[in-house]
Amino acid sequence: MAVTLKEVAELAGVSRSAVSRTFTDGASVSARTREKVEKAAKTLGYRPSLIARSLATNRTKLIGLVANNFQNPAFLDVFDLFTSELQKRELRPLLVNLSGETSPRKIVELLRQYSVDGVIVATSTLPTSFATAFQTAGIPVIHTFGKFQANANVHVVGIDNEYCGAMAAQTFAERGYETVALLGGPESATSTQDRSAGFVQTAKKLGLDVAKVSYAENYTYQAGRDAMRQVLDEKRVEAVFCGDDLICMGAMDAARAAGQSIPEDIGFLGFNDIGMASWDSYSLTTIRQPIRDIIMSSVELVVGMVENPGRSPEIRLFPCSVIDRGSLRPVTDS
Amino acid sequence: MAVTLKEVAELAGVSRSAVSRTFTDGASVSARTREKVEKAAKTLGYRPSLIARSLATNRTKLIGLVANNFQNPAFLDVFDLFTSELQKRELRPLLVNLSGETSPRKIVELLRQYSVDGVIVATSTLPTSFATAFQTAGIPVIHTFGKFQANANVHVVGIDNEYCGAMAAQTFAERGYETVALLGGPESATSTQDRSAGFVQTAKKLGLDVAKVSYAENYTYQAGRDAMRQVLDEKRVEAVFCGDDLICMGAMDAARAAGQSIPEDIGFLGFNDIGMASWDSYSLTTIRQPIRDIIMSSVELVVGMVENPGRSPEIRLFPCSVIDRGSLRPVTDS
DNA sequence: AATTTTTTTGCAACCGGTTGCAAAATTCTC
DNA sequence: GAGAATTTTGCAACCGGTTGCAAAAAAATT
Repeated sequence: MAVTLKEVAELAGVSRSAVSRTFTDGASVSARTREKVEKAAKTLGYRPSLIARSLATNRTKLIGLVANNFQNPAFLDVFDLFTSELQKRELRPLLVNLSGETSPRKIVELLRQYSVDGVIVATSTLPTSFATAFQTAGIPVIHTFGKFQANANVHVVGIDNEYCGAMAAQTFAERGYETVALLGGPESATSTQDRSAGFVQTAKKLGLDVAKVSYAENYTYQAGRDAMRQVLDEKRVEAVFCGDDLICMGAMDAARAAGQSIPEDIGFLGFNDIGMASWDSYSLTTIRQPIRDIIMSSVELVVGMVENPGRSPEIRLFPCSVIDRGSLRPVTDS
Repeated sequence: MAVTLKEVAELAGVSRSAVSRTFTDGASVSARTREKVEKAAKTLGYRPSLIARSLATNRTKLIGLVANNFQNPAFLDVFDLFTSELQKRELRPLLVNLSGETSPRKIVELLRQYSVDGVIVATSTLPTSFATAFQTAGIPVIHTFGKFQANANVHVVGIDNEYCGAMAAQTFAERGYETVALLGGPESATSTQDRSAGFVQTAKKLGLDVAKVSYAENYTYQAGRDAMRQVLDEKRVEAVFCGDDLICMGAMDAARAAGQSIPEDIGFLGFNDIGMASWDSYSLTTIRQPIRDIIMSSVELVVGMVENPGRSPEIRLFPCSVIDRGSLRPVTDS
């Protein structure tokens, strides 16, 4: 079925190497040969087989994307950006769905078998060791949305979660809230831990009372709604910082269902700024995570690693910002 | 870096074929040899290279997923199901993001170069010719969410959009609505066209007045919100059938912003039943498209085609159902 | 125990490309 | 126009597996 190098070579009356060279950039072929080959290739409808090329060059142009959050709309952006960024560079995304919770070893094996050129582990819920496993196997890896550590041995692209937690506390303080609560994402996620730490610490420093700390079981509306019940038990809470917009929306609806109005009775601060945050029904004030920058940077970095494996681990953090909408009361002029 | 067949063979003291055979199921190896090989493989940490295998067998175990709707949450389910279904079968998803609107020829070439074993074109907005292009190139293809035609020459898995349109009209009639509107998805999408046709036709048959037909520019909240303005101009409209839940939510918010309450002043019927449809703020009555069934069936079918290419084109349609929530008034006892 | 049947094994060719190397062809110098 | 320098070309080995075929080994039959 498929046309091969050999057939083109025969038709063009040149050697196989000549054909190979016309299709490899940076190789030396005379204009005359190139022309002959291109003509032959065209009449035959030849396309080099990337599989064969991969075998010979030991490069597949495949980049793995490991994700475990296929419920959260924030990941639509991730998929969209990731795939289109790769396509621009003539690379292909190989998706791995971690939801079935497979072991790191297995996943590494899997991607190693496909000889992906590099991997982006896009999750904030896994320990760094997961990404490191690829490193150990000699596969260039970026831990996107990952936890950064000063003694990093793996590239991390994301945000400073602890600082973002602090931002949240600051935001509450500026608006004159005094008794607040934290409704985080899954407690095991490193991002949750860091944000909580930053939030609680700074809240204390600013003299806020963190009356309740509670965690949603996962990044869903329902989990947020459920977890909010506990927060509502603590009557004094004036504002809630949620670990994710989706969770936050669930929490808001729980509050409303309990007869509270937003932001008059209770305020909400979300995280991520997903598209829905700006919808009328929520009009959510939230901390925006620059997903676009993060993904573009991750792709750029993984490509860089493939080309230059010796590169030393880098941490790239992007600033988050508060997007002011209607779920918190306005800043008080103090 | 990577351990090869040859090294394992040497350590185990057998031929390369023997090693190959122990890792190919259905091949004949004695228990004794298998054992020796497995031991050697283990100590060396050997994994067969799928690239090399692909070259030899002409099978890559890669399945392409071509999509062009990376904004709609409905596609999160698609990605999730697609990837996990493939993983179960030891196949890998290769994602192609069509949003950059590339030509069919280019996409076909792209996937042909990677020698994907099969392709699932998951979009309702493209003409059938797109999927057919793969067929012509000899690549097994399924057009998921596609338009089915009696004289099909390509496999289609999805729903009967025309019938769904009719269901919508029926649903309105049952609830005693008399003057209704259609707020479809992009006009160029085949699914929109079919649903509109079914809706308008059946509405007429049932004696409903379709006072307004309008289309959103794309499958987004904002587009729905914008398009709803035109519908609101037509004061008499009692209920709106939307081509997509996301569009519908935008439309609902536009109606509310105009001071109408749902379902008292105006009713809404969505399409898809995405997770958000059940959220308190919308509580959307909608026509549920069984995405899970559709994707599982598509994967099954594409796998079947790979194994048995001669298979003749099949159309698989799944029933949709009305999920009754709070955005339409109740069924009238007539 | 000899013969026949069945199973296992290794050889060698092949999948479709790339690439180092030396020979051939071209271009440049004087 | 001869010789040196440079560019282009083809050969052949290689990437890491699979597989048809015939020989060898094991099992079954008598």
